[in-house]
Amino acid sequence: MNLKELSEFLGLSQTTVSRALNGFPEVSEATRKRVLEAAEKTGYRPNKAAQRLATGRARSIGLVMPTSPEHHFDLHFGEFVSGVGEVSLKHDFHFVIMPADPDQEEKAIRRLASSGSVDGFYIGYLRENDSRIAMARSLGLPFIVHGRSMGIAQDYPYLDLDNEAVFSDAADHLLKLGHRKFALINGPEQFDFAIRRRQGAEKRLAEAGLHLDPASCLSVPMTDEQGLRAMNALLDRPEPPTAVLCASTAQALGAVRAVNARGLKLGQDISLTTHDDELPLLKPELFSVPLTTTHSSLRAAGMRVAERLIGEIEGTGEFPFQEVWKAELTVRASTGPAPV
Amino acid sequence: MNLKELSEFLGLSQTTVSRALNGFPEVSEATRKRVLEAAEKTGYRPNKAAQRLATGRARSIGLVMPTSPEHHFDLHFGEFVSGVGEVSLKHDFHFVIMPADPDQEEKAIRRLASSGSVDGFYIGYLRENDSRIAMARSLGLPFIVHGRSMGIAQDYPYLDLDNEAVFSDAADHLLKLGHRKFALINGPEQFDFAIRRRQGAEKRLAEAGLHLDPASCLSVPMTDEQGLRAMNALLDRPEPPTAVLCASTAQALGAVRAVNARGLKLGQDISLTTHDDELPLLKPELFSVPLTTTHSSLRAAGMRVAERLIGEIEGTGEFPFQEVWKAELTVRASTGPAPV
DNA sequence: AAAAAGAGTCAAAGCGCTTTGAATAGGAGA
DNA sequence: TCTCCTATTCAAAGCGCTTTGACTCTTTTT
Repeated sequence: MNLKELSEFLGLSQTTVSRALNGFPEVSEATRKRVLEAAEKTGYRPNKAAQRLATGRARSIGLVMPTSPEHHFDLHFGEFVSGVGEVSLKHDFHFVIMPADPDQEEKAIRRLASSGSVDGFYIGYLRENDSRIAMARSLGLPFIVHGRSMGIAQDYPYLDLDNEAVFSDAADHLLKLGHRKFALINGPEQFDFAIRRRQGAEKRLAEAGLHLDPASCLSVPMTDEQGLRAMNALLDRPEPPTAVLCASTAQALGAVRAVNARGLKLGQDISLTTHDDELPLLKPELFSVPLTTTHSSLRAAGMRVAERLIGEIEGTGEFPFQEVWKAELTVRASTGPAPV
Repeated sequence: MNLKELSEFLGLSQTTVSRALNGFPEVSEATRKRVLEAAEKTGYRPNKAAQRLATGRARSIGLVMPTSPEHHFDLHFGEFVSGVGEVSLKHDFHFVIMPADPDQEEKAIRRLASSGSVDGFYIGYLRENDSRIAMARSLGLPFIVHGRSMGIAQDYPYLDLDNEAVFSDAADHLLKLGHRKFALINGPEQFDFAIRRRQGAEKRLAEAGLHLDPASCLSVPMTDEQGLRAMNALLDRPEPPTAVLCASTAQALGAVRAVNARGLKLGQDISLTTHDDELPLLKPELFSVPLTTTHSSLRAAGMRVAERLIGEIEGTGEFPFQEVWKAELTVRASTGPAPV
C-alpha cells in the first residue's frame, strides 16, 4: 500500500493525503480524520527511502561501531549505545550502525555521511589531536563529539566527563586518608579521557608534594584480565602502592582478584577506587568489599548525545554547545586509612 | 556530487556511468576506467535513498534491540551484535538498529520492515510459542531466527545452540565425578533456551535415577548480582547442592563470590560449571579458580546469522535452512569429585 | 455588487538513482 | 555495395514521497 493507492482509495489527491498525514494546517479536520483512519485500517506506512529522497532528511542518526576480530565489543560502548537507542526511538529516528575497524573509522564516517543514510552522527573514543573532528566538520552534517581532544581548538560541539576531576577527586579522598604511595590503573593513553585522568591525579598529588612515578602509571585496556595483570605488576614492585586508582569497574574486577589472591585485605592493606560508568553488569557496591567510586552514567550520556543531535537536526530545543559533566564520589569499604 | 553532475562532467549519459560503476558488462573497458577514476577523484557516493527507491533493495539488515530503563543493555546481546556488524561491513550492508521495549518488539519489527529500511531482519531471545515467527513470515521479508521456539512447528529458518546438550553434558560430567545433589542457576525461563537447558539437565539426571527438585532450579536474569543471590539461596537450603550448573559466566561471577564468602572451596566443597558465551570481558579461565564450562561463541553465531541473512537477500551462497550448534565442554578446576 | 481574502484541494515537478527499449557506429558476411 | 550483427551509448520512464504554485469555492470587506 503506497500513497498513490491510498489516495485513490480515498478519492483524494496525493498532496492532500500527504498533508493530512504530516499534520499540515491547510487540511480540513474532517478530511484529516478520514485519511488517518484509512491509513490505520490499511496499515499504510510511508516508504522511508522515498521520504528521504524527497525531503533530503533521513530521520536517522548514525554511529561508527569499533569492531574487529581483536577489538571485541566493548561493554562501555554497549551501555552508551543503549542510551542513544532509547532516545532515538522516542523521536522515531532510525539508528544506523556502521561497524568499522578502529583505524578505518574516518573512512567509515565519510561513507556513512555521504551515502545520505543519516542526517547526523556521533564521534566517540577521542584521541589526542583527533583528525576526525576536522573531517566531521567538513562533511557539513550535524555531529556531536563524546569526549574532547587535546591539542585541538575547542570549538566543536561536545559532551564530556570532567575526567581531570575523576582522578583528582579520587586522589584527594585517598590523600585525606593519609595515603602517600599511589598508583594508577588507567585506560589506554591513546585516548583523551585517559590522559586527562592521569593529569588530574598528577595535579592533585603534586599539590600534596607527591610525584607520581611513571612506572606506577599503568595504562591498559578496560578489561578484568588487564586489571588483574596490572595489579599484579604493581604489587610486585619493590615499593608497592597503598592507594590505587582504577579507570573502570572491569579493571577493578581483575585488580581485586589480584589483591585477594595475595591475601591482602582491601580497604586495609591496600585501598582502591574506580571510576564507575554504571554498567548494570558490574556494580561496585556488590563486590565482596564494596568499592569506593567516582561515577557517572554512561547510558545517560548516550541519551543526552542523542537528544542534542536530534534536537539540532530537527531544529527544536535549545541545547548548550558544549557540556562537561561532573562525576560523583561515593565512598565505600574499599578505601580506608593508609596502613602504618 | 550526484550522478547527473558526474555524468555531465564526463560527457556521458547517466546510464553509462551508472552501469560502469555497477560493473555491467556492456560498457567498454576504457570508459569504465575513466568513470571509476572520475568517481574516485570527485569523491562521488551514490545516494542510498535513491538507490533504494530505484531498486527496492536497501542493502541493509535490521534488528530490534531490546532496551528500556529497566532492561539494560545486555552484554550477551552486544557480543552477538558485534558479530553481525562485522559481517555486514564485509558485505557493505548497513545495519539498522531499532531499539524497542521488549514487549513492543513485534510492533517495532513491523515498523522496521514496512518502512522499507531493511531487506532482512533477525529475531532473537525466543520465547515459548513465540508469536513473532508467524508475524515475521507474514511480512514477506527474509529473516532468520536465533534460537527456536517450543510449541511451534519447526519450519522457519534458524540458528540455535543445542541447549539441551549444554546442561546435559555438564550434568554428565558432574555425575561421573560422583555428584548426586544438583542445582541449576538457569536463565529466565520465559526464554526457550533456558527451558531447553533445564530439560537437558533433567533428562540426564533422570537417566542416573535422580530427580531435580523444582526448588533447586533457580531461574534468574543473567547478571552477577542475580547469580550471587541465587547461590546464596541454594546454600541456605537444608540440603545444599554439591554440583551447580550456571547458564552464564555473568551469573557464575556472583555465584563464585557467594561460595567464597562462605569460605567454601570451589572444586572441593562445591563444584560449579557454567555455560560460556565467550564474552571477552568475562573469561572463565581467569577466575581465581578457573571454571569448567560448556562454551560456544556468541559472536560467531552473530556472524553466521548475518552471513546467512545477507546470502539469502543477495541470492548468493548455499546455506542450510536450519542449524544447531554443539557447545564444547572444557573441564577446569571448578569441578571436582563429590565431597564424601 | 464587485473586489479581496481565506479555506481547501489538486496537478505536476523534482529528489537521485536504476533499467528498459531504442539508437548509433563499425565490421563481417552476402 | 547493401544488409545484418555486435558493441556501445543514450533518452526517458519510473521508484514513492514532498512541495510549489495554481485553481476553485466561500466568506468577508469595501
